[in-house]
Amino acid sequence: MAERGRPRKFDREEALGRALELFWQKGFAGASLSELTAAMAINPPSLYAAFGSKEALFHEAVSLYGRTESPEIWLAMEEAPTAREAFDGFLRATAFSFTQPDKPRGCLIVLGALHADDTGSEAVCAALRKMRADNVTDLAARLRRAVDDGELPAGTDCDGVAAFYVTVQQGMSIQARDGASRETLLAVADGAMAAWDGLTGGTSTRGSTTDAAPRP
Amino acid sequence: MAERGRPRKFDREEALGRALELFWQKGFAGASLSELTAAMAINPPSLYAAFGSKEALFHEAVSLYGRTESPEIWLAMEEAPTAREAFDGFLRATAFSFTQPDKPRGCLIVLGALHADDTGSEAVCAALRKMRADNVTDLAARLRRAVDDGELPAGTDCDGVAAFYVTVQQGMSIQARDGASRETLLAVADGAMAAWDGLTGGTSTRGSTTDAAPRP
DNA sequence: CTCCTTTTTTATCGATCAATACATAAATCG
DNA sequence: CGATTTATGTATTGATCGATAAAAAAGGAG
Repeated sequence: MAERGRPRKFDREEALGRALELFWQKGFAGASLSELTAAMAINPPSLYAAFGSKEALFHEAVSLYGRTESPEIWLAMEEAPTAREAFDGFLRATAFSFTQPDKPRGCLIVLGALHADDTGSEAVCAALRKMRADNVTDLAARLRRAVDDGELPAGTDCDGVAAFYVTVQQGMSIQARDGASRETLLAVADGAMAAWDGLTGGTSTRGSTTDAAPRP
Repeated sequence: MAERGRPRKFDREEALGRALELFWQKGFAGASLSELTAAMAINPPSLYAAFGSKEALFHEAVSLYGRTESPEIWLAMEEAPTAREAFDGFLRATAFSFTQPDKPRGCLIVLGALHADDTGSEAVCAALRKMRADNVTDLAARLRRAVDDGELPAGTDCDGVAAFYVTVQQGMSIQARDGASRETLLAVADGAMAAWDGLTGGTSTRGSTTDAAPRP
């Protein structure tokens, strides 16, 4: 079956990439239609014909972000042999991803739509919030695997540890957006890993750190 | 000299408080003028006569936030005898402040204007960014004082440690906005403090950093 | 070629944005 | 009292928001 009708003049994926970059930089509500169409080099009717609506375009942009930017961050989480290396690689990859010279700073999932009531963006905000919640779930799952493997004690508070590391990563989005250097973010990652032994080592409830954890 | 002209019908401070709550909840760009005037129970001309502009109103709201919400968080940072207790109290007070039942979750300074290019909010965004940067400076200053006092080793990376703890606190704003419970944020604070020994000395300063954190 | 489908360009649409004109109301001053 | 000053309520302002209507343009199908 061949294509009927007038052929599209622009590259859909390239236009989506331009939209992603603008959404990444200015957020869902902050990126106006006129800015989007200018960045995508198309007219509004072409945008609506190809993507449906601003919200649908944003969802597609988030999906593209997940396919292009996220894997780099989550690679270590899946492939590292130990949970400690997984979390360390996760945070270090985050520091790199959030400070790419030619891309907006920080994470689209975190910065894209924080306020639930920006112009009709409840669904958008809820979608990103769910993705952030899924991230916590994924980190906790990796920790439970480490408990099953015997790497971590049975009493490890996997949810609490996951919440801590996700919080650090989300804070790194703010820091990156504020202009923090890659070195600063790597130092933050090191700081978070300095808590590893204290968090996962024992059955402690609070503040019972063992010894320092030098980086490999 | 007495007040001339028709007296103001509304309480300026109370109206400012309503504006603060709305800005806190929806951000600078997300809080529209019609929403603001509705929340403040006044008409637009009264708003402009009393505050000048939406941006000026926001700056006053931020100032009110700094006078009412910030001191609780920064009290421990000034009064705690040791840097460790100062940072622990700082994070624990943050966990409490970010999860007050009758107030918006998270921090206005962090969530109020993240994207520099929301509708003419460059100045607003820059002001908040500066306040966030000043927070890092304050934390680093407290650490340097601890180095001078001999509590921390001379080689302590005060800027790096300050960046780490500020990053955690900023991440807690995201977490709080996503619905994290007070207990979860306290667990995050505990996690951050688990890194203290490794970050601030690494070399066996455990005598000065044992259990010294009172429960509020 | 003439239909048919789809995209393109141009020019908007109504709604909402932040910000004001204007006339009236309520106080003090002389 | 009248004059002055300031705040209030109503009704808009021009600009911009997201989203379309309408007609011309560019292809395949018959």
